[in-house]
Amino acid sequence: MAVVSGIRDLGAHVGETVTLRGWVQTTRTHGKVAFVVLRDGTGIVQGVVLQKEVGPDVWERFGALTLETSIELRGTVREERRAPGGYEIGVQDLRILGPSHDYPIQPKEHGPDFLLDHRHLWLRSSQQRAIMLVRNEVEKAIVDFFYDRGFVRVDTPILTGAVGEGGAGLFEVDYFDDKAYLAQTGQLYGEAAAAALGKIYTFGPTFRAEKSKTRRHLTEFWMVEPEMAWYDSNDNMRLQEELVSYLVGRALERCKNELEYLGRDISRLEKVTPPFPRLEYGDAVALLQQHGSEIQWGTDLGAPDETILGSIYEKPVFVMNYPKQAKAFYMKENPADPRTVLCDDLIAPEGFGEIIGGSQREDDLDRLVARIQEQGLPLEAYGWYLDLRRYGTFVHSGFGLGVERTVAWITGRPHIRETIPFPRMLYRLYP
RNA sequence: UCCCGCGUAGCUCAGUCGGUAGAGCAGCGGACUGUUAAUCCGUUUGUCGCAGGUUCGAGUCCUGCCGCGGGAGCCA
Repeated sequence: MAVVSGIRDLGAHVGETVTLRGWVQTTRTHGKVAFVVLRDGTGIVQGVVLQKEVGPDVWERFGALTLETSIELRGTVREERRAPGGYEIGVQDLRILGPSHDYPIQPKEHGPDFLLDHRHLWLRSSQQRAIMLVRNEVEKAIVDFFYDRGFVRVDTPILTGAVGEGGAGLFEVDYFDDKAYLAQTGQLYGEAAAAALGKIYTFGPTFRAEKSKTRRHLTEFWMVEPEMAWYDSNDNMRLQEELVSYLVGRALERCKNELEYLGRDISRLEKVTPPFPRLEYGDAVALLQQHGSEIQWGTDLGAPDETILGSIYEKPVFVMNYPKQAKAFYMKENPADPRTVLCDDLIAPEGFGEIIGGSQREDDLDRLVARIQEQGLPLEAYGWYLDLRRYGTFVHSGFGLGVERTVAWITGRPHIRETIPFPRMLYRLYP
């Protein structure tokens, strides 16, 4: 009696006859013995055929298998030290379910342009599969982390009016006879929801129409944005380091095989535990200048500055309380130094750059209005947002964590385009 | 938008001083009873990104355009 089993669970079926369905990853023939490596999404296993043990029809079909043909194999499971994974299938029968001729991606080096044009097929590779499994784990860990701490998930709109962090970088879409924009953050809606539900988070895609061409940018990316009533900036940072440490810990706990397959230095990730180092912006500038940076007080950190900081510390590092003019209008003025605002960026180590931007929000109506006007933003677009300060204003803070940047760091991928199934980038909308 | 680089076979690339194109892999045919991107023998494959210019002659030099990559800015 044949048992249909996933490759991952084959160890429990040694000695039994099983039927497996999947795709041909590689084939090797060797005279009167032939091998096929089968992938079914749960793992890979080697099937072996001996010419003398099967009929000539099975032998002929097996020998003619091509890359990515979908097949059904029937055979017995046995332990085999020489086989990848430790088990193999002694094949008795083979059915071809879907032929595959001239599969474009070969088991060899390819360039990024070719691979991205074939992203729909590239995803089948072991390496890309490992990255997707880590992404899956990180996304599940995000949801678990917040659920376990009493946060309510709030889904904020993707189609929005002009409300956002500023005018630049918005994708415009027709909205009947009006214009709408794809959301570049859910934060302002998150603030409204925090007044209703206390601690909330949003988790979804976000869109930036920036003509960025770097390894750290996508035009569509996933962001998790918690917003907490009664949290000040320090509470905010404590939550951030807990979250990031939890995500890394979950990846280490449940995706160790994938991380090892990707060649990740596990020992670097094992050091990611709270607390993370904290640097006041002014101290960061001084430190960067010592390390050769041209940065001057008043400007945001550049990408090279983030790389320098990421190489000094083994853990992610907070840079806190930036000058007002470098940051968004909604950040709260720092009582200890009114030139600055209560905010933080979290810089990942090993050159992976900023993975979190967060702040305490300005809860004073008059100061908030003044900041909107200072930055030349249209006050009328923020009417409902200002209501949050008119009706029971409250101390609150929040942040945004970029999922792709986090996964790139955890998996050690140099470019975030490999951490999302179908990356949307400048000039790249297909597949 | 700006700066830098690349564009030659299905893929990855070489091509010298300007003299009309080559390798490996893949594919195809064959050999092989334990392979791990097997190995070995044989073999097919070209709008040299596009357009123009210089030249007796351009893959090679010049100009423009297109595509892609990397970086800057913006940020997650």
